[in-house]
Parts: sequence; C-alpha cells; structure tokens
Amino acid sequence: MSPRDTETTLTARGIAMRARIVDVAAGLIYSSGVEATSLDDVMAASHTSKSQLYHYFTNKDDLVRSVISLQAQRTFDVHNDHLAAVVTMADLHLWRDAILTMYSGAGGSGGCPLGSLANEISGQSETARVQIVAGFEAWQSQIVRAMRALQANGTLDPTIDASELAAAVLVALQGGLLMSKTTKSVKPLELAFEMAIAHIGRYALT
Amino acid sequence: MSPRDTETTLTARGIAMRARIVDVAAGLIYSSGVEATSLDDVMAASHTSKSQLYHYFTNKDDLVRSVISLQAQRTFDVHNDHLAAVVTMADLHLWRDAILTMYSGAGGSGGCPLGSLANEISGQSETARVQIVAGFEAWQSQIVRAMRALQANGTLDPTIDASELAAAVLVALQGGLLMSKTTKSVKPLELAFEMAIAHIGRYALT
DNA sequence: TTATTTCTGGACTGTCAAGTCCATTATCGG
DNA sequence: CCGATAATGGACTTGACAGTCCAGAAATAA
Repeated sequence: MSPRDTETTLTARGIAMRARIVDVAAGLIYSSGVEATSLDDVMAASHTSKSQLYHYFTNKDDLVRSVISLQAQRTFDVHNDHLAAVVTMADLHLWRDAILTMYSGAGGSGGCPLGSLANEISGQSETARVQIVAGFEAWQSQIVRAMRALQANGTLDPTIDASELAAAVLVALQGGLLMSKTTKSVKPLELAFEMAIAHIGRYALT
Repeated sequence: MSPRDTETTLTARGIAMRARIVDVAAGLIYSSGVEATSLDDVMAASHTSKSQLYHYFTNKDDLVRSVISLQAQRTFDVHNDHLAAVVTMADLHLWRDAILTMYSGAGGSGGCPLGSLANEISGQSETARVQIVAGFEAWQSQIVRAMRALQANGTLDPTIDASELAAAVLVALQGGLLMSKTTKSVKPLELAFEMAIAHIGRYALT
C-alpha cells in the first residue's frame, strides 16, 4: 500500500527509526499544521538527516499520509478503550469523563488530530481527504457499535438509526474539540458531550 | 486600530482597491488556507502588483487580519438576517433551512470561513486567535439574543442559561460545517442543526 | 571473511515566497 | 496650473524549503 514497499526492505532497526520519525512528525503537525511543519523541523526534532527522511518516505506527502494513519489509529484506540464495552447510559458518561480528562489534563486542548488534518488538507489533497474520512468512519463505527449495544439490551429505542445518531455525536465532538482549541477552554467540549449524550438520551426507553 | 492608520490616508479609490484585495484574499484563503495562499496568488487573482499589497497592508499578517475581520463580519451578517427576528421555534427552522440552502447550493460545503481560520492559525498567532474568538462571540451573541427572545415570550424555559445553550448550538454548527467540508456532503450539517434545535427544544414550554 | 544491502551524514540545487526599493503615473488641494 | 501626496509597476534581495546526490558507516547473509 505504501509507496515504500517497492523500494527496499526494512530491518527491525529501520522499522523503529521510521516509526520514530512518524511519531515526531505527528507531534509537530498536531501543534503547527502540515504546511507550517517543514522537513527540517522534523529532522531537528527527531535528530535525523535528510537522507533518512527520503530513505523511509518518498516525499513529504508520503510522510503526511503516514501521520494521518497514525493519528487515525491513535484516535481509534483511545475511544475503543471506553466505547467497546458500553452497556448502559452511565458508560457513556464514563467515556465522556475519560476524554474530557484527557484533553483538560494536557494543558488546554490542542484540538482533534484528525479534525485538524481534515480542516487543513481535505481541500488540498483528495487522497488525504479520503484517508481522513476513512478514519472518521472507523471512529463513527465504534459509536455505532455502542448505540447498537444499547438498543440490544433495551436501553435505547431499537427503531432509530444508530448510524445517524453516531454521526451526530461525532459532529458534536468535532465542534467541541475545534472550539475548545480556539477558546483554549474545555468548556465547549463539555457542552458538546452534554448535548450529544442528551441527544442520545432522547431515544432512551424508561 | 489597523497598522495602516499611521502611514497614509486613503482616497475613495484606495478604499475600494483595498477592499477588493481583501475580498480576493478571503476567497483564496477560504479555499486553500492561509499558509497555502501566497501573496503572488493574491496579486494574480486580484490583478494587482506587489507595491499595492504593501501599500495597503504592512505585511501578510496584516492582510490576514483584514480577512479575518471580513469573514467575521460576513458570518455575522448572514446569520443576523435570520436570527434577529426569531420569535418562535419555527423561526429556528427557517434559519436552519436558509443556512443549509446556502451551503448546499455552493456545490458542496467548503466549511466555515471562521472555523477554518480558527483551526489553522489559532495555534500560531495569539492575536489572530483572539480576533477569531471575538468573531465567534459576536456570532454566539446573536444566538443568545434569539434564545432570550424565546424565553421572553414564554416559548422557552426562562431559567436556563441562554449563553450556554447558544454556545452548544455554535459548537454543533462548527462540527457540522467541518464534517460537511471533509465528507463533501451536507448531511453532517443537517444532523448538527437537528441535534442543536432538538437540544433547544428540550427546554421548550408546552 | 566478504559481498551485498540497508542505513546515515550532509552538502548541494532549484524554486518559490516574503519583503524591499525606486521610478512612474494618477489624483487631489489650493 | 502646480506642488504634494496617493497609487501603481515591477525588478530585486534574501531566506526557507522540498528534493537530489554521493560518499561512507553499519548491519546482514553466505
């Protein structure tokens, strides 16, 4: 899948080096954006040379693609830890609390890694856009699974569209994360969760 | 307020020229972002020369500040047309329909001009961030006014915090606009409105 | 050991972008 | 009409950045 595959074979050391570069690049891009992050920045922060970057990646776009994959995976993992075992409405609040703590603890939210990328390059690169949409869909499918679980055990109205409900929840979170990043306050994200969970609660069976 | 003020005085022609440059720059930045829009791009699209840009603006940041002001004002005006005279819940649906039509008509949403700017530069320039936050607050105050109107005429529970409710609505819209831009579909924005209005509806008095 | 391949260092190139400078043309006030 | 000032054209400088190239170090397999 990756352009690298046809070039060389990576050793264990190479795999680790590559992962470190992607990790560092993801951090820089998260805080400064794709355009504002130069390869020189990545080199300096990861203590690597230009040859290394072009040994592991065909160009900057390739590196960015890897960063998107990493952020999508990380996002998936974080939410999966809390959404996978949802059986009651209270579990949704636990999920909310965990995410809220995570973002407030990190000294003011820096926004959603995936959302930031979406905003910046979904209009520039179609392949990147598709890749990010896939990340969102994976995330959304986790929420769908949680909704279906609630429907299955009689907590939630089984006639409503779990997919649309999940999409709305994701929309709320994205808005909350963007506004929290902008206002440097966790409040918007809190309001987003409250609204999203209340939205789900509208279809709760007593 | 603007850095230009201390330099020269603008004639009517100069004011028009300056406005045209800001307008063109706003369009380019809206579709490509701040970093990806060069002054050469602005020159080409507005048929101006470099001297003109530096005659009307001290530097690129100054131009960007003007673009932010313009977009904040435009956003304010668009929503004001529909929110200023809200007296019933049905008026909120008219507002939703108008905005939805506006974004779907433009061949796939390009996102919120203010939200896109917020995402890209709120982490880079503190002054820009503050300026954008002010734009959001003005927008939010329109929603607050609409909520207060509904509370005043007995449509909405007067004990709830109109400010928090408005903030949640704004969060939903931002999320919807971002997701619509990313997925190239109006659906997320529709879901955002539906959720936001339902959220308001929870506090409606029968 | 030795041949082969991966991995790394860093100098170098070409391009593009921001910002400067100066000359020239339009416009305005008196 | 005529100085002063605003408005414009465009060449030029400087720096940053993506991408190239080649030489050498390290590891791997036989």
